Amino acid sequence: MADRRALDALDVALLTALREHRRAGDLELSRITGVARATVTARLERLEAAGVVTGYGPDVDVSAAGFGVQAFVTLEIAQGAIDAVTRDLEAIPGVLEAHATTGVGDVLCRVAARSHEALQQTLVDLNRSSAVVRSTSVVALSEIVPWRTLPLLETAAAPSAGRSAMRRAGAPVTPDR
Amino acid sequence: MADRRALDALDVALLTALREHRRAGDLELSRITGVARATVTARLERLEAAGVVTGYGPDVDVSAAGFGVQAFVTLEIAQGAIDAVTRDLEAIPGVLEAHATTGVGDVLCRVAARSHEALQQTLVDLNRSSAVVRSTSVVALSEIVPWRTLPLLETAAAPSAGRSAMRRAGAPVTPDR
DNA sequence: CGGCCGACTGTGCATCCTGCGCAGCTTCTG
DNA sequence: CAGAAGCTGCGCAGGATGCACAGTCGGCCG
Repeated sequence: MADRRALDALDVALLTALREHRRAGDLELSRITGVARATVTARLERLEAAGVVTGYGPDVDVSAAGFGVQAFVTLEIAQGAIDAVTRDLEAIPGVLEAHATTGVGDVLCRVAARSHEALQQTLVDLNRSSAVVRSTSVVALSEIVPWRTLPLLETAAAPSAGRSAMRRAGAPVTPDR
Repeated sequence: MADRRALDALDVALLTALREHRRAGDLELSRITGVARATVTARLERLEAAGVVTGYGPDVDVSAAGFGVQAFVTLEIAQGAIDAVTRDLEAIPGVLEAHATTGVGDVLCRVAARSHEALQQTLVDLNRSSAVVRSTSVVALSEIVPWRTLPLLETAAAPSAGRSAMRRAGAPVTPDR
């Protein structure tokens, strides 16, 4: 549920501005994007309601936090044991995320650990799950392309959904009060 | 650089509180965690300076934004062509992230697309890179364990690094002002 | 074609937070 | 033992937030 129409240019502009000026408030955003403060508030609320914006996390760099080793593990699991595996994975703190994928009931998960030894231990924990038949893992050496979503969203941005929004994008706007 | 000592309980508490009360300010956080406002400010600044906190979202659900198809692609690339591949990958909006991994000069990347057809197209774009020798991909069916980092950080949280921090965690604290 | 409705704009306020500085303690370190 | 570092409490001024509302503009529908 919730994926309706694509975002428009204003939405993406807001998202971008929000990403750059980390702690910008509505007023600040309205200045940056050149729309009224109330509009900013409304758009953000809509984005959150639509589930597009799921939070404002702090983004944590696990590597900087002392967990410099990351690996991607492919699990081959027993038929219909997804639920069991899910539970087991959730119980292991080292598992950062996991996805069910196409293939022979495969699961791809990402784990982090403090060191190679700790990683080894985590992998052992993974295999302890009775539903896991086999596992193969590759260690991440470096981050080639850091996580990003804006480039993709930009490709989907309709010129301007709102009727008058951003019409005079370049013109000096007299903001609120 | 930057990965020094592990976080302490207060740091994790702050991170957790920030994650839940999305738009909480310093004052709000100080109430939640029971420390002085100035302390909250200082800790967060330190976390950012240490590179542990790299930003404050917004966290975008690409699926909700209309890109419901995600896949993990393993690329086998030509010797020493990492740089070239990096550039090519960055140029493709559909690439959400990419890591160099152990193996025969492999790269694991994650791509998102609006539909299976669009994904196909993105994969074609990937293979267009002259440095890519071969690629295999698995489609993500569902998110078993959604992205998380706090469970891991909690395992590393020293009881309380700051000398007096959180000493009377339960006691009613008279906050700022 | 005219009217309705949703989206955006500008204001106006009262309230509350933020950013900054500072003095006083307490604990850890050299 | 002295200095450094980390927290606590406070105060203040500028400024943001939350909320409300009237007025427009452009699109959709009968």
